[in-house]
Amino acid sequence: MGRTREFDEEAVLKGAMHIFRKRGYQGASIRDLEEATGLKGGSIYHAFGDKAGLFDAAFGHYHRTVLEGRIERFAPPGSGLQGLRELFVSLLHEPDNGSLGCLITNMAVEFGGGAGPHPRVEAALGLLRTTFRSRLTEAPTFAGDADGTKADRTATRLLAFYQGLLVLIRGGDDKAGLRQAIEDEFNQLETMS
Amino acid sequence: MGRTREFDEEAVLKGAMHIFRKRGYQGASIRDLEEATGLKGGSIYHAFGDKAGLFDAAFGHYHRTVLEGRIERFAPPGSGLQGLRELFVSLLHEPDNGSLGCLITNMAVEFGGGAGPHPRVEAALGLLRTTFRSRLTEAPTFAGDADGTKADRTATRLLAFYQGLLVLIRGGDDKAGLRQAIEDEFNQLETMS
DNA sequence: TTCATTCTAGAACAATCGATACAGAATCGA
DNA sequence: TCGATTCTGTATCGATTGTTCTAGAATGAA
Repeated sequence: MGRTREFDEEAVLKGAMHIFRKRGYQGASIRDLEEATGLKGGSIYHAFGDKAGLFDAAFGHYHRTVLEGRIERFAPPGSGLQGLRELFVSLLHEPDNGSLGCLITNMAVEFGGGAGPHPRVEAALGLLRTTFRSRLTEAPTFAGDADGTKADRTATRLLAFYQGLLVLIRGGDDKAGLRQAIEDEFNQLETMS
Repeated sequence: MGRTREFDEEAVLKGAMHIFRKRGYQGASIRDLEEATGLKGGSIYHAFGDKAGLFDAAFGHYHRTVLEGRIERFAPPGSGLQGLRELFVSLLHEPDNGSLGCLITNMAVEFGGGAGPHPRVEAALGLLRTTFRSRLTEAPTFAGDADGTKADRTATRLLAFYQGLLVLIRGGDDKAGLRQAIEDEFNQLETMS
């Protein structure tokens, strides 16, 4: 029943994600998205409804692929503070010198002017916060933190640090200095009372 | 010689700044800017050249008024760590629940996809970094830091934290949690070895 | 009062925006 | 082989974009 899809959805979402990261939601035109995905406008609207629908799918792809992939690779369960440290450092190794920003950071800023918080941004920030909290509780430093209050607070502090790093990377800041900042933060986190 | 300006430049720049903060550079149309400034398109182009020119002037206004004003008010020379702490906390008291974001943060992200770093963004980040560094050296914690290396590194770490806070505020994060994160950061900064 | 100059307002510009309509190609069940 | 359905590409839509043009209003110097 019906013609078969010719495009590879993964590849299309990857291309769309790429340009949304680079130019933002408003800055990425349908024509840009045509070029980036290989699809023609008609197919895009048929498959995803509208621009917002394609963005939503691309953001989902980012969440699944880039975000969860990065967490799994650098800070899997059990990796503790060292995993988090490597997760942070990995932000500096992004290709294109940060011209592809973090979609979460970029969209938190771009959609922040609207009415309520963007649900997908909230979900992504939530995943990061939860991951930070979990790895923190694995550290001996947080052994006496039975109810996890301290881990919660530190997770929020780290989340802000994380987002700020991405802002500075995208702003063209010196990577060596940022790496030093990360090392300082985690060295101090390991020797905390 | 020639007709006198009828508009108040300060008020015009304030209105333009307001909407650039809220909707971003791309998201603010000339018609939006007409409404926000009270000027008609013709006058805008006569006075500022083009949209980028108006933005540049508005960013300058932000730098002079909001940024330098906030520093002077909360973290003037001599105010040390306590000044910085109040500077950070003041970010939480922004009106409109952060729907007017920090122009520096927003533009670092929005223009970050382009070729080089935006010079005005760089200058604003530089002012923040320098301010952090100066106040840090006033703290007894940094007494033994003769060459200022430690202050430099901490300033970068604080700058990332600062930008991250603004991302989370704009993302709709809970302010009480962010306040706690700020207090934690500075409490620990005060008791550092 | 001229006159050159500067500012304002409004209409209009080409270009681009997101989105839609439509025709043909491809598929599977009947 | 039909026919209902789904996908693709092209052409095009009205709306909006940033910008320019132009006519007129206001100024100070001559």
